[in-house]
Amino acid sequence: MSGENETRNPAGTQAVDRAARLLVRVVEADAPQPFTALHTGSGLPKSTASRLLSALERHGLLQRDHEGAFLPGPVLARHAARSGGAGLAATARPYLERIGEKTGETVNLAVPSGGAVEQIAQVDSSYLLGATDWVGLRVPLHCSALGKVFLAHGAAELPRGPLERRTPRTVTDRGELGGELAGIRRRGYGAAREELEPGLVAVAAPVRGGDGTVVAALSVSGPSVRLTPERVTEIGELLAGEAAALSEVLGAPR
Amino acid sequence: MSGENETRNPAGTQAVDRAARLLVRVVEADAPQPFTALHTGSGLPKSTASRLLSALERHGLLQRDHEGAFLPGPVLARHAARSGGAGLAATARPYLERIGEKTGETVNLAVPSGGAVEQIAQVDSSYLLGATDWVGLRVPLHCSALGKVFLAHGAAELPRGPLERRTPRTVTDRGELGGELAGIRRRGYGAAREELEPGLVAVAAPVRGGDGTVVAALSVSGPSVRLTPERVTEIGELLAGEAAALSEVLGAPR
DNA sequence: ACTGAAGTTCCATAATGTGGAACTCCCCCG
DNA sequence: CGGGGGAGTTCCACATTATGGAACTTCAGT
Repeated sequence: MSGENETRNPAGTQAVDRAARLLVRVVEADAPQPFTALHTGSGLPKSTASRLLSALERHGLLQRDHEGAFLPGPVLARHAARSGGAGLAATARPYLERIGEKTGETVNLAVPSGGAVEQIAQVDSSYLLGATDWVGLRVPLHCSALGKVFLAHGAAELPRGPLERRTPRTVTDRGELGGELAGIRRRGYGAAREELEPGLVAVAAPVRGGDGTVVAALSVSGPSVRLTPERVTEIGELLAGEAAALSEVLGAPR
Repeated sequence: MSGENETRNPAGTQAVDRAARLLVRVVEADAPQPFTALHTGSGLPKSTASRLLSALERHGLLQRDHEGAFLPGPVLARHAARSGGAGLAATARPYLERIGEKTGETVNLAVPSGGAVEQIAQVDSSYLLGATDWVGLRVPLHCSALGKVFLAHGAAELPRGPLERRTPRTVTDRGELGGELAGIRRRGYGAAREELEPGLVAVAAPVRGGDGTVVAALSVSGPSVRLTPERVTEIGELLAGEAAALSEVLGAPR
């Protein structure tokens, strides 16, 4: 018992406690931590620290930079990207702006979050009538274009319980919804026509990350008088293309 | 040896390997994971899984929701907030724009990063004379308003070694700086007058996250001919109020 | 009220994790 | 240019821990 401040922990967790403290030390550090800093800072013998750090590295929780210093690993980087969305929004900004120029409609970027859709970036419509500011807004999965895209590609799962009927057109039957999701996978984009709010139409397409999974989605939305079925098809194909280009930038496999 | 896919790992890391796998399983899950899902999914006996999960929880790597299901803990949430600042930037955008309208000056959002200040969002000044584009720019902690706010609230620590004198007015004495930080905590905002660059004045206020810690800061900056001491006080109080409002949105305790 | 499942705690015992020593590698100084 | 010293890795005898089945508590559902 020679590590940092090792008062008695519950039985049978000394090794995990030590590894956890090393991990926290790296995650909370402002800069990559060399091995020496970690074993001296933790008070652990070099061989113990080395063994524990290698185990954390093996699971993707830590990684080493070119100088051998430890920093948070890919598992935590992906978690940060998903829950933070920051770099993603910055990277996506030019795509949102280009889609906005081409369509004139409101463009949003969203991520799946806790059984719902969370909007993380927006470019406003050039019309007087269009979406209000949705950044930070969370909407249900089943009755939004973005949400349907996440469901279709396994990036989110429907919560238990009955599906909320937001408008007379909201699909609340899980089987019927499931059928729609198959079409979304086939076309590469999804739509919701007056299911979230009367008069509101939206189209969305999936954005993939480096591991090929769907990490976000782009959407275009506007009033039904402008977003006719023909226009939805047009915009859907444009969105699918832009989302694919953004995916490549994020390192998604072709 | 009964856990998931346990081929031979390097000697002496079985417990850490098991705990790491549980942690990764939770971090990569789309929803909080109940205990049953984790022990069955991992193949570990209930008592083993329970002991390991409790250890991870104890170190802040995992936490339990009100139903007892596991999700990433505060350590990882803070890491995500810090490294994935874009969701934050998106959420903060309306605040930056309002402050910009009220003051006419450049408004920035920044996070502490690696012993410095990193600008992650900006609203430009309405004057012809104002800050250039600082997004992505890193500045030292000791001679910027943003940096002083981070130091005052424990969100960053000064690097070792002498403090760089950027202008004749830069405070490089650690004791003198420490005295200023106490005042910043008291007033709720900090300032830097011609310490980073001649003619440049800035005011900053802390933004808190869900756990009450300072995760970012808002600043207003401009030339000293406009940002007189009286004006700095005015803007400081405005900033403190807007930053507090943003903190509430981010879930900071009152 | 009862049953069964989720989750927690105990503790005898088997198996692992430890940490000092020895080692490699490489940078820096004289 | 050579040697010293520090960073980091690997080995393995042995002391100590981690294991997991059993027993338990709690609570939701019938």
